[in-house]
Amino acid sequence: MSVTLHDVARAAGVSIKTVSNVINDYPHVRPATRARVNEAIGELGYQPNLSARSLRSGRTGAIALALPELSLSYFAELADSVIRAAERVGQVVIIEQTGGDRERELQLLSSSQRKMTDGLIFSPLGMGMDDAARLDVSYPLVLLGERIFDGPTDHVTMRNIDAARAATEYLISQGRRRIAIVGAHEGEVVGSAGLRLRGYREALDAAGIPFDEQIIAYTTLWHRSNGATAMRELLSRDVDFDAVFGLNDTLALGAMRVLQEAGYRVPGDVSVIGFDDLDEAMYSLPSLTTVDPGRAEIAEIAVRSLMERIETPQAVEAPRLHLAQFRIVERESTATA
Amino acid sequence: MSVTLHDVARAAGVSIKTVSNVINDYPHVRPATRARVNEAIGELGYQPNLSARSLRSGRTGAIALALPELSLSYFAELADSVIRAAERVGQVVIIEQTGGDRERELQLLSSSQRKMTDGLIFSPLGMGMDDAARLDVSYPLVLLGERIFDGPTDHVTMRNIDAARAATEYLISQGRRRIAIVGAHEGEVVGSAGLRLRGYREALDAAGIPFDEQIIAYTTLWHRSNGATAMRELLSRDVDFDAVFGLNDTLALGAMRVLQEAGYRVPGDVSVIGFDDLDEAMYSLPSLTTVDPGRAEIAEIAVRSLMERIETPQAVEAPRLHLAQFRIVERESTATA
DNA sequence: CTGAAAGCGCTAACAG
DNA sequence: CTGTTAGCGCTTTCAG
Repeated sequence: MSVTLHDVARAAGVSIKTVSNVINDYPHVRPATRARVNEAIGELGYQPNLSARSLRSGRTGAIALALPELSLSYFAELADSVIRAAERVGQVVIIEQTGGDRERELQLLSSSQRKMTDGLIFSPLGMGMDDAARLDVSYPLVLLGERIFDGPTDHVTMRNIDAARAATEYLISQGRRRIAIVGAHEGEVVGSAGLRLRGYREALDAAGIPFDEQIIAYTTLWHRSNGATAMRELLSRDVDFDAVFGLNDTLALGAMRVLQEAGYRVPGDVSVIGFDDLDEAMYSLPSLTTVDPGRAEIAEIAVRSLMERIETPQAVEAPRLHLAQFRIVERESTATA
Repeated sequence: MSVTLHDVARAAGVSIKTVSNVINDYPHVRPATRARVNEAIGELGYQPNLSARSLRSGRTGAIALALPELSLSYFAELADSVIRAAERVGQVVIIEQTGGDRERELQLLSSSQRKMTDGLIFSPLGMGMDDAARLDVSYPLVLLGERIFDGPTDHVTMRNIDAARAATEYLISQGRRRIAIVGAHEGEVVGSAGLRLRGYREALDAAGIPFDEQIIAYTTLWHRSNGATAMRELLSRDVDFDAVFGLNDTLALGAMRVLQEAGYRVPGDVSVIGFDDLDEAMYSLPSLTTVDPGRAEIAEIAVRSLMERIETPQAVEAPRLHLAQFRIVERESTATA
């Protein structure tokens, strides 16, 4: 049915090896021969059979990206960046959604689907430090996120503590002293929530501002509705605060909404900062000051690291950790009058 | 290196055919043999080589989804739904971003990447009716969206006209008569903008309300900022309106923000409706009334149609068109006091 | 019910 | 510079 190397070879009057050489840009082919082969390829509309090539070469040309779910904007934007980065190095991306479920994440690590790709970029949410050993797999793997540190693989992520400290310092520099937190996770140490809370505390300590449990609002999930609920709870506690640090943008956006509904002016009465620099942070009312955690850089480095491991698997270099550059993006929600 | 059928066969003391039979759930295998083989598989940690299987079977187990970009929430949520639907039928999904660029879309249709997948679900944005013939490809293809109709392939999309008419009728039923449009496209006939505008006009006609070009705002793109800009322009025209129909949610959200900044109350002074039922529509201030275009159904049917074409390519059935069920989702932005 | 053997389309030694 | 040939690991007739 489909046209093969043999067909092209026959049409061009050469052997299949020569056709193969032309296709793979093998240098030592006479220009005239090359031209003849290319013509035959064009005429017959030959396209290499990628499965055969994979079987032979052991490379598929695809990498997998596993993440919780695309309908969470952060991950959609991450996927966008990863696909772009992969495209630059000639790889396609298979996306697998885990729903942040630990069992599914664990399964996925040893699923036979792995055989379909050259490597995996993995952003777990359900797994924790105790599962680190499970990352010691036999294929190229790059870890994303803050669920597991010091694991057996390359790890690319953001400077959560530093960035959260910077965000808090930024609010303090604007004269805010009572900075509420939305989205903390009870007792968490690593994980985005734990790390960002730690950065917050560091900034408080450095400024000599006491930490007040009363203005910390906990949520399990980080959707906009959780931010809204957390803020309602905060308001019902009847405590004082003059700023809110949403541990991510959607939380901040949800909290900001409730704040405004309750009659507070943002940033007049309360200034608000988020974390992630989602597209939508730019268009909220008021637009949201936030932390750009370096998503594009994370994607770029993750793909590059993975490709290095794919291309030179023998290089048993120690696991590498890369922390992307962050920056505060100032917008209206923290503007000073 | 990796363990193959031969290794398993040797370990279990059977031939590779028997192992293959076990793996593929071929019925006529003696239970004892089956057990022995399964044990060997478990011990050796055998995983089938998917490339070899693909080469042999002609099926890859992957489908491609081509869309403009994941950072547009509508497409992220569509991708989410498609991945879930594909998973249910045992397929993985490769996502390709076109940026809505016609050239890239055209290229992608004949790229050798197609060989890596069993079929393509394609949501073009740059291509138009004139390019319909280009969809006549030799592999299973399902078209999404409203750029091309009556093309040579199966097509799954939403009831744009009906849904837009329903949205408009809904506003009219609440007593609104001066319904502004945000996001129209100059001279467009098909395409989401063209079709939704047509539904709007039909509702107006049916209600005997004159169409007024003065309250139609055009934009090229459909980002939130375009909705904001369009609304500013509308306000600067100094015309009267008591409702806004954003041709999608992000436009509506952007317009709603400007409206509120300008001191209008939503829905008090102006009620606002969107289209798409994005997650974020649920959490805006006020929450946004919108049209759920049946995204989950679209994904489900698209995958199912594609699989049918993949599994029975000989069935040269005529191209099918499926229009998903829509519904109005009532929220605060159109609440009547 | 199970085994032997052919071959999917390609790449890479190895010859020439 | 180009041709021959041997598999990559699997599925699948076809025998037994």
